[in-house]
Amino acid sequence: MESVFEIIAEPNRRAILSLLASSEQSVGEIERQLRMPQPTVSKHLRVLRDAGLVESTVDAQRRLYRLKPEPLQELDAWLAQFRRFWSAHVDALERHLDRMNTVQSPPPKKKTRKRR
Amino acid sequence: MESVFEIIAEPNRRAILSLLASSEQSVGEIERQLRMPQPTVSKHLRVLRDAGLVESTVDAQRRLYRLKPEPLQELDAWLAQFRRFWSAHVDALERHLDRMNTVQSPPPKKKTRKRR
DNA sequence: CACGTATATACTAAACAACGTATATAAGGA
DNA sequence: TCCTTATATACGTTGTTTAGTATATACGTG
Repeated sequence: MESVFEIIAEPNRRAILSLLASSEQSVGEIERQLRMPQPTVSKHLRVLRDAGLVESTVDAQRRLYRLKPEPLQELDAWLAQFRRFWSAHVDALERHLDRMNTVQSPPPKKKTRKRR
Repeated sequence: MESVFEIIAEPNRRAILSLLASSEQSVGEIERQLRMPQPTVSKHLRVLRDAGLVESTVDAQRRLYRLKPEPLQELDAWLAQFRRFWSAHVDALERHLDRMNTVQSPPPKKKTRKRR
């Protein structure tokens, strides 16, 4: 689990990061707000901590976790090389966003091989 | 393999996307430039195609693949909530980092084993 | 049609990641 | 000290992903 890309591939970890983006939280608060079992929360926090995406301080028996967003800049930097595409193809992008907004679940990708 | 987050977790797939960001390529060209076995390339392209990140056209026996960057916008959108931590508010970020780096001030209650 | 090239897919094995459950560690309070 | 709360970790299991190898499909040319 080296890269930040793999770290954020996991939905629960993304949820934790989003939650911490608002403010620091204890493990129990994360557990309750995200409705995850406590070991699940702790294990994901461990991964996030090892990746440098969060850090914790001690408050009595609690651990308060807060975001350390620097590694996410790597993601931002990687994305940079593609940004020119979606400023150039605005209509295709808008169609795409329309699809994402109207359909909740992943788009029905029943596509057969496309040959032209 | 629903989300774009999982798709780009794989380093070879990121390499393919980066390569296609410059221009469209045939499978063989990808294979040679990235030094991957041909079935590996084809399989990753399959995943990328199913996710809507690339599309292909036929040129004789070749398939020319090109980038379809719209799904990456989802990534960009997710990242947006963290950008305030670094992009425009550099000094705020630096103060934030300073605060985090100085030390956790709370008086050492006991043997507060510091975990990081 | 036979052959070479280009690409896709089937199958298997190995690695890995996530989960549930149980237990360990640590702190606070009675 | 005993009990409760808070968090971390170990263990076993299961599902998913990847790589490797072999084979299939499709096209073009002689």
